[in-house]
Amino acid sequence: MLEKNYNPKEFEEKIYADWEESGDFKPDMRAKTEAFSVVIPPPNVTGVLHMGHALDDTLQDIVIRYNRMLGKKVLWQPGTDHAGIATQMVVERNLAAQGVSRHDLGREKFIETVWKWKEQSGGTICRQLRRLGASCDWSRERFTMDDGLSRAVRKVFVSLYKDGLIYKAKRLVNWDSKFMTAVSDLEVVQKETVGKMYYYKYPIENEDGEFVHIATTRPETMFGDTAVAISKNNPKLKHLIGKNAIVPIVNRVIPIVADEHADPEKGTGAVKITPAHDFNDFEVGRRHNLPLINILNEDATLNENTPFAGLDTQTARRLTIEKLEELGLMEKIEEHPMVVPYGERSGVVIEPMLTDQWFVDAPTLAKEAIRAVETGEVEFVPKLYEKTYFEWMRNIQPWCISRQLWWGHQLPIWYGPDGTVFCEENEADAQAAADKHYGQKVELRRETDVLDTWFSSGLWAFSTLGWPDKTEFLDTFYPTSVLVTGFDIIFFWVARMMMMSMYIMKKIPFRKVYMHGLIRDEQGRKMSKSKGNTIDPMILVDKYGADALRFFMAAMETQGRDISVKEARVAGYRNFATKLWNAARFGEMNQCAMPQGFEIKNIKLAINKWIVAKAQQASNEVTLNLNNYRFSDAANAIYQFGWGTFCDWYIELIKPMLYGEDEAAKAETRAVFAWVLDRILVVLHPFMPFITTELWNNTAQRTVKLIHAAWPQQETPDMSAAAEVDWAVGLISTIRSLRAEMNLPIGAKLNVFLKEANATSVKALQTFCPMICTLARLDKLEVYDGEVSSDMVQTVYRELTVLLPLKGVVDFAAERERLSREIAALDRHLESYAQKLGNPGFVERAPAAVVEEEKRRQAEALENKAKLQAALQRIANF
RNA sequence: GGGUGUGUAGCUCAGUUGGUUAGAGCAUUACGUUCACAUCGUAGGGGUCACAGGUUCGAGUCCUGUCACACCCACCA
Repeated sequence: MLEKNYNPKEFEEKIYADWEESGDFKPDMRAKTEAFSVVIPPPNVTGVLHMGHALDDTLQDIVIRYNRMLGKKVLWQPGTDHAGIATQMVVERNLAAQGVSRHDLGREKFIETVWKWKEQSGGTICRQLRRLGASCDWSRERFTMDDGLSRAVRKVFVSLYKDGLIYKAKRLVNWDSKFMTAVSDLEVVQKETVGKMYYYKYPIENEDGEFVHIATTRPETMFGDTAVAISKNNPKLKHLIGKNAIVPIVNRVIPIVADEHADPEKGTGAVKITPAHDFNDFEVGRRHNLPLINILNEDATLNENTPFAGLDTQTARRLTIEKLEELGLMEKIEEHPMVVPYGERSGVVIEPMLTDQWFVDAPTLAKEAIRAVETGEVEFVPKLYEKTYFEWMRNIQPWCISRQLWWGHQLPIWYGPDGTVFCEENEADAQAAADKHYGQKVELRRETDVLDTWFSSGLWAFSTLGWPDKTEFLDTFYPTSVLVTGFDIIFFWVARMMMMSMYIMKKIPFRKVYMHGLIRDEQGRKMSKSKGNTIDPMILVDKYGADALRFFMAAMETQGRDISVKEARVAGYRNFATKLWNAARFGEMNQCAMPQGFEIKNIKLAINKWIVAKAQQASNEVTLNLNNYRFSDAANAIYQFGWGTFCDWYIELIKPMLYGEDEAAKAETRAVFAWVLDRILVVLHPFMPFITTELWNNTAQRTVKLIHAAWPQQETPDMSAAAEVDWAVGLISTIRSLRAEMNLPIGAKLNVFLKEANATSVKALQTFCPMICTLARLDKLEVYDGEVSSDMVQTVYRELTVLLPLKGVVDFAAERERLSREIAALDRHLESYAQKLGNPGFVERAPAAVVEEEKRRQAEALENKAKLQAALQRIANF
C-alpha cells in the first residue's frame, strides 16, 4: 500500500542505502557490453556541496543512470581533490583561531593537522552527493593525495622533467603575499578600481634643469627602476634617448633607452622600467640587458634595496611621494581608472615578483591537446566552447606549477651539495643517482615547493583508474566517455587534463566534454558567499526531496545558458512527483497490474492503443534528447507526457471504464495502465531515481531492480487509434470551453447535440460517448438532425456544429457578443490565409503540402465562419 | 583593445535544419473539493519575439547594422 502522501524523506535514504550496499553502482566487469565511464570533477575534499555541484553531479548521474539502463558496463568514478591553497587556508584559519600559526607547528606537524582535518570533515561532500542520489562507485573513491595518485603525480613529473618539459627558471611570477607563494595566471583576478596616476620627474644626468617626466601608478617601485624607456618615434622626447636619468632619493643613474613599449600617446611618453616588478618591464629589461632589482620581501613589504625596508607598499608609496615633493620633483596626481590584480583566494594585491619557480612547457604540450579537438576526437558540447578552448590553448603561456605552500605534492626534486638537480620518483632513486653522479655518498636536500593542485587534477582521468599500473579498469574505461563540467574551469582543468592525458596516455581523456552554465540566484546574480546569496542545495533537498531538485536542474539545463535558481520552480517539480505518486495510488486502488503474458500488440481498445503510442513517442523523445545531451528537452518530454497526457487525459478518460461493467475492457485497461506507469518509471528514473524506485518496488512484484531495468528501444508507435482519441479530446475541450463561457455551474448536467457529423465522427462518438460525457459533464451527447432553435448556444468543432440547448436561460446579448468574438478571431486567420494564398509566389514556390494545408485551413475557417454567422443571424432579433 | 554570448508573456526561460493562430513553469482572473491528487482540477487574460534594414513565396529562426546587458581573455606606464 502506498502512503496517502508523497513524502520523499520516508524512502530516499533507505533506497540509497540499498543501492550502495547491493553494489548496484559497480560495473559488471564480466558483462560483454560496451563500457561507459565518467570521472567526477573532484570537489574540494573539505568542501560542502553547493548549487554548482548539484547541477554538475545531477547531470552526470542522469547520463550515468541512462547508460546503465542501456545495459552498458558503467563506471562513475568518484573522488576528491586536496585543493592546495583552499585547504591550507581553511586549516590555517582554524589554527589562527587558537592563536597558532603554521610556522609554530612546523611543516611536518602542520601537514599532519591538515590530514586530521581531512579525516574529520572530508566526508561531508560525499555524503551530500549520496543524498542527491549520485550513483558513484564509492568503493573506488580516490583522493588526489592518496598513495596511488601521489605515485602517479611523481611519475608524470619525472617523465616531464626528463623530457625537458619541466624546467626551473627565474622569472616574474604572480606573487601572493598572503600565502607567500607563486600562483598561476588563472588564479589572479583583475578588478576594476579607481586608483591614482602619479606624475613626477627624474633629473637628467649632467644637464641641470633637464628632466624626464614619468607617470606611474606605483611610485614606490621606482627603487627598482633600472631604465627609462622612450620610443624612437617620439619626436618630442627622442632627444633624451642615450642620456642618463637619475632615480631620485636613491640617486641611481639609469640609462634612457629606446623601446617601443613606450607609447608616445600614453602617460608622458616616457616609461620608468622596473624589470623585477612588471611583466612588460621585464621584457624591456631583457631587450636592453638591464639589471633586475628586487625591492620586495616575500610578504610584499619593501626590502633593503629601498629606503623603506620593512614597510608595506601603501606606506612606502606615501613616503615616496612625500620625499619627491620635498625634492620638488612631484608634478601632479590624477584619478585613474585601472585594473588591479588580486589573488583569487587570498584577496590581496598580487605583485609581480622575480623568483625561482618550476614551469611546465605548456606550449609544447598544448599541440597534441589542440589537435585532438581539431580532429574531432574530443568534442565539446555545446560546440562554441571549442573556440574558447582553441583561443586559450593557442596562446598558452608556460604554466608555473610550483607553490611555496606546505599542503600538496612536494616536488620530486633533490639538490646535491653543489645544487645539481636530481629528479626521481623517490628519495632512494635520487640518492642513488646522486651518489653515482658525485662518485661518493652525498647529502641531498629536497625541494620544498609543492605542486599546483591542478597538476594532480590534470591526471584525474587516468590516475583514478589505476595508472601507472596496468589495470583492468584502465583498460576498460579509458578514455572516459564524457566529462561534465562548468565552463569556468575549462582552462584550469579541461585544458590541463587534455595536455596531461595526451602526453602520458597518448590518447584523449574523454570523448565528449559537456559544458554547462553557472548557477545564479533569483535575480540572475552569481552566487557567492560574500554576496550572501547562496542557497544550500541540501535545504532544498530537505524541503522538496532530492528528486525535485534533480528534475529542476535537468529541466533548466539548456545548452550554453546559466541557471537561475527559483525555489518556486523546485516546488513545482516536487508537485510533479506528488502527481505521479497519486497516479500510482490511483492505479493501486483500481487493481491496475499487468497479468502474465500481457503484450501491447494485443491491445484492442482505442484509448489504450492511444496512450501506449503516446508513451512510446515520449520515450523516443527522451532517448533522442538524452543522446544529444539536451537535458531540458528530455525532462520536459517526460513531464508533459506524465502530467499532461497520462494524468490529465488518460486517467480521466478511463474512469468510466474502470467504474463500469465491461470486464474485458477493464482488464485490458488495468494492464495498460500498469504498463504505461512502468514506462514512465523507467524513463523518468535517471531524473528522479528515488520516487521511481519507490513506486517500482511498490506497484508490482519485480524480477529486476529499476536501476538495472532495460531502457526502451526506439519504437514505432501504432498511431492507428490516435486520430479518434485526439478527436474526442478536442471535442471535450470545446464543450468545456463553451460551458465555461456560458458560466454554467460545473455540477449542471447538460445535453449536447452534434450536427453535421461525418461518418468518422459518428463512429468515434460511438466509442467515446461515455468518456466524453464524463469529462465534459454531460447527461446526453448525441447526433442531431433537427431544427436549430434560438435557445441553442452553438460553436464549431472541426466539421461539427456543437449545440448546447439552454432553455430559457440564454443571455442573447452576451451570446451575440461571444459569437461575434469567435467570428472576429476567424476573420483574423482568414486574412492571413488569403494573404498567403493570394501571393502567386507562395502558391508556386512553397512545397505543395504546405500550400494544400493552408487551403484546407482556409476552407475550414470559411465553413466555420458561415456556421457562426448563421447562428448569429438566428438570434439577431432577440 | 580582442573574443564569445544574450535580448521572446508581469517574472524565469523553451522554441533542433525558416512553414499551423509563438510555447512552458510561476504569477494573475473566474469557477470548482466529481471518491488518485488543493502539493489539485477546468476555463481564461496576457507577447507588433530589443530596434532598423536585407535575403526569401514565407523570418522569433538566416544576413547586415544599431542599441542594451552579460561573461571571458589581454592590457592600460
